Amino acid sequence: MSEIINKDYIEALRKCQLFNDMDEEEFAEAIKFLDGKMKKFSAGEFILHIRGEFRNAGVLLKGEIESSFQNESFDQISMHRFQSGYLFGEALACNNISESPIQVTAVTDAVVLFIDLKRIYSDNKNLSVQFKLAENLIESLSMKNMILNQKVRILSQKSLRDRILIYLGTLKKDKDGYMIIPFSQTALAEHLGVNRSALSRELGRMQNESIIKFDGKRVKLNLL
Amino acid sequence: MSEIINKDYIEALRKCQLFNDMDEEEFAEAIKFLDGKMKKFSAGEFILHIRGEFRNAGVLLKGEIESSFQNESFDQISMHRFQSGYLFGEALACNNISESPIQVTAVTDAVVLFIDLKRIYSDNKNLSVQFKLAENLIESLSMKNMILNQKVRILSQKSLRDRILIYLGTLKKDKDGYMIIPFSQTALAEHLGVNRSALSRELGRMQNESIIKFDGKRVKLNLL
DNA sequence: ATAAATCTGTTGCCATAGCAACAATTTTGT
DNA sequence: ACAAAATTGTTGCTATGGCAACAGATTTAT
Repeated sequence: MSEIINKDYIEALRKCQLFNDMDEEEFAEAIKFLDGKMKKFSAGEFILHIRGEFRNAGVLLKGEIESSFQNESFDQISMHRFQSGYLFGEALACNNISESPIQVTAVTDAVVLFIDLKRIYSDNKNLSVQFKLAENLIESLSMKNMILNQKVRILSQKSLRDRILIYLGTLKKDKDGYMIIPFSQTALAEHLGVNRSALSRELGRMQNESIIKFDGKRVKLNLL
Repeated sequence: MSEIINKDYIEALRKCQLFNDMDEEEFAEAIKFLDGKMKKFSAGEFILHIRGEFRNAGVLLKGEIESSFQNESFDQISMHRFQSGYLFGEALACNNISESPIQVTAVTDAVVLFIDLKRIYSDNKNLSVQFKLAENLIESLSMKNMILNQKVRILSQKSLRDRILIYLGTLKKDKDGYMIIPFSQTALAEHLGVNRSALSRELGRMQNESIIKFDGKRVKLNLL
């Protein structure tokens, strides 16, 4: 990985959760230990094909990439966009999935560092670094787990109103009981898995019934 | 953990993914290393309150338990039932979540072994065992991640038919192209997050349109 | 400052799927 | 083998929410 000369790449790596809580020295050692392979992709290129093999996780060093679900015979494509520093494919890589159910494409020109996470626990060249990496990997997986759980919980609701209520229930309230929705309404609709205009309509209704109250960008829940 | 005298408990632990791929000796050492605390619960009792603290993951040794989402002001309760050997709460425990968003209750009388997973990477008494445990924990988290992803993908579909199609797309086909649905229709409906009778109706329609074909318990997808 | 792009509110239409209720069938326990 | 329990098929009714289309409003870029 001595190939990484670009400062921006180092910075992107620094942001990656896998290297959390490491001082400069540990960070350098972790990078050396993992010994990833850098690869460049042009905008539009596939980083991972559906049903393709996937042995290594990736950290995005530059550009923007997008993951999406299989779109061969079905239309819907739920997806996610990642910025630099994002670790992706860990679950796939750690779980010996031979055929990926998702695809990843480069939105812009992108640079990815592929790393073999299995080395973390199948090697023993630098135990203290390996433990730190294992801890971070476990935390990263756990966090994604929690986020997915949250999403499943929302998507399991049959009524739009319940989806909104549960979503609001996860936000932090300020001292006045107000919350800030960190999304545009359009993005919120996508996050809740509902139609944008239906969301707008329902939010209006809930305001009429004074279940919620808007104050500029802030919302308040009036529980009965 | 010398308290574990019961053979059934040992057997349950053996089934737990955390101890995968260990020989008898490693297993015994892992058990000793983790030094969990056993706790008994009566049917109906809370194992974990919503918003309760949760530092340790648990392995179910006996009985049946059920996890469910918050049900304070909302009605829906998506949930999951676990059998003995199941590891639960790892994501919560590994992610320093102070207030649990889910609750866990004992369905029958149950025995749970609480273990502090953080020891796996913050201790160094038995490195080879710790590595093995870390590997298994990572695999367990990864697997749950994949399952959750799959679920999100299904629940993101707006039409019942698409949910069915995507679900079928994940099943393995035998040589004749037939698949076996490992659920009762009732359970499948719950898994897809749809109404049971609506599922029955839609399956009927799809058969009429010869999109799918049933042969006893087997189904075949007739892609166009 | 102006144009372009994005986001939001609103409304009508209507298909989908939830719900309830019941019958028929299958599975399970004893 | 029988009863009880669970699962499935069916159907009518109806609310919900998806979709499309458009108008304002707001944000971003140049």
